[in-house]
Amino acid sequence: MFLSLRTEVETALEDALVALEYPTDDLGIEEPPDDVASVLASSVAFRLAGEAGAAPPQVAAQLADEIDLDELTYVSRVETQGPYLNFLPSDAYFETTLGAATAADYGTLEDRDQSVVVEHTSANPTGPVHVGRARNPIIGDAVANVLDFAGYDVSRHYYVNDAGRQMAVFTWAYETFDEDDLEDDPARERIEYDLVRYYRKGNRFLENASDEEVEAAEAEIDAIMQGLEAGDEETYERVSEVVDQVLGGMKECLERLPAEFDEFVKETRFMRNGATDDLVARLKELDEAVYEEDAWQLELDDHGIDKNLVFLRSDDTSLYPTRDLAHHEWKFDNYDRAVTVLGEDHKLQARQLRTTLELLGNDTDQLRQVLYSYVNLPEGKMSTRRGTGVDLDDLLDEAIDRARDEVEDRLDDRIRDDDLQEDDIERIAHQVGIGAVRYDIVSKQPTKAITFQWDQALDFEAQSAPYVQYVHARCCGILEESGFGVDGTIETDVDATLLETPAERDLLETIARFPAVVEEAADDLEPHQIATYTREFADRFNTFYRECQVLSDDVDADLQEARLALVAASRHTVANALSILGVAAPRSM
RNA sequence: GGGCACGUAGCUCAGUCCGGAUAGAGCGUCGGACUUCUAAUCCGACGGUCGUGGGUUCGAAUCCCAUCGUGCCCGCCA
Repeated sequence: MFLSLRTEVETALEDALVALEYPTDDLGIEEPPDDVASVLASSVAFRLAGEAGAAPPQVAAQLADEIDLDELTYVSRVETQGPYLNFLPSDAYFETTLGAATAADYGTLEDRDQSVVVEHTSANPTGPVHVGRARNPIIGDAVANVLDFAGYDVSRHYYVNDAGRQMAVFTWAYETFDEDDLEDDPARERIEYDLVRYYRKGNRFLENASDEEVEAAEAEIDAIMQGLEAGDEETYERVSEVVDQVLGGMKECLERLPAEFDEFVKETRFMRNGATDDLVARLKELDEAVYEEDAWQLELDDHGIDKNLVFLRSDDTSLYPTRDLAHHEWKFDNYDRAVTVLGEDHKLQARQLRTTLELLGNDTDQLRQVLYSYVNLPEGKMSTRRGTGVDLDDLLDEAIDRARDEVEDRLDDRIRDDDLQEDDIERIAHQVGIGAVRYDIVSKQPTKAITFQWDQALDFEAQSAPYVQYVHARCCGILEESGFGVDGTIETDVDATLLETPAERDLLETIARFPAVVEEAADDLEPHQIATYTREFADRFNTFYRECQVLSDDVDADLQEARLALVAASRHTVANALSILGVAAPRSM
């Protein structure tokens, strides 16, 4: 397939260059434009022209002559087009691709025997998940999925900030106020919507109450933080009561995406097991450590970071970054690689963390940080504390509602009479609605800023999830109709050379590239590359669908069999690509 | 003020890391295709100083410098 072909082309070209005594440092291999028949090309002749004392097209011709086609399996011909060398695929290339893609797990790469922990979301357990953070679970889950496909042994972690001042404020507010003190009813029947009201009430109190009242409250909050720092079991229980309830609700919300986790790692764990204390001791020993204004800090100027990192407060309590250092050393001890998905507002902390881990003697090459920019409202930032923002639950509900309307509208002017039942409609509404939200977010580069707008977030038009999902449904429709069934086994020894129209060839070539796309997306930690691929794939499939009948009586049996294999291969490709993106693949729509 | 990111068609985005063939999609607008394996589809037209100005190169949306605009960050919060 593509990866094998690329290796073959690289080797052949390198050999040719060596034989002609040209340098081999840059092979100039690239993917040609769509209207060129080759699958790979090289522009190396441009660079060699000066040295060869000949024009690029002549150099290209010389190279093409030098390549021995008999030694190549997946390349049938090398053609020149001006200065470009074009490598055309052989029958074996199509044959092998079709065979490989007949497997349901097509696109999964060989096991790498490497573990990687993907930490994402990690939103503070203070209240409902809002849309400002929704990019994190969606990108994070897709990053984890693509690594999984690429052969890594993936663990998904949610790091729970249960030790900070926020949680101390929340715990105090929860214990201090009663239902009667709260002005509003919960926005939704779920625990985090109920409890967040105490958090907001507490914060308002601290802003508005008299100095004495605030002082008394601060004393209690302080006691909670000191208790946690000292590893006091009773304090931990009190805080946990709030954390676990709120987190439980947030977990339910995230499961709707669905984003699920292998482990919820609490930061108090690294206080209670002494790791944070040990770490503080080691930090104090560093050359960069200074004791200024009663607090222990790290001066990182020499490492290109102007801002000091305070790691121990004047009251001897640790800070979030201190515990996170211990957390990361724990990850390094237990996994080969660590990936963290976090908002761009944490960028500076991310650099401080990385630099400090390095100073502590860790190999930070094993840590990769994926940054995304926040989703803001037209009127500004979303905040749990202030209660500004759109809840993710509301976005998902609205998406499902709009999708349901869409399904019902389309039901009326459907030509095919395939009686969708009530539960089919509901299933499609969920798959399409949630799929559209995820796809919209995962298909863009995470660094681009997004301003949330309902109509934009819920646009079901082409280049969105339903477009790709529809291709999957079409594949399933054909397979169902054929009698083989959607998951049925299609003959694997079909003759791929029968697939000779441009539409069939283009589709197979696109299928062939899928594993290479998975590899690249995993290497770059960029799941949006998969999304871009699904669009190209859907275009190609739809052309094939228009041009090539599969089940018609006019199609002879051998060709029909080959086309059915192509449809099965297409289905595996699109289903797996969608599953990486975390978007459902409907069997009917 | 300093650091980082982003700027591509009226709108939403690919392409930028790793420079190469006439800069690609979708939405919107206009026109066309359902007795056919699902029309959430397809075909055609219109639409671009790739923010701007320099530089490097045979070749720049892509690399370098400058500049403008937008976003994020610069707490003993997380």
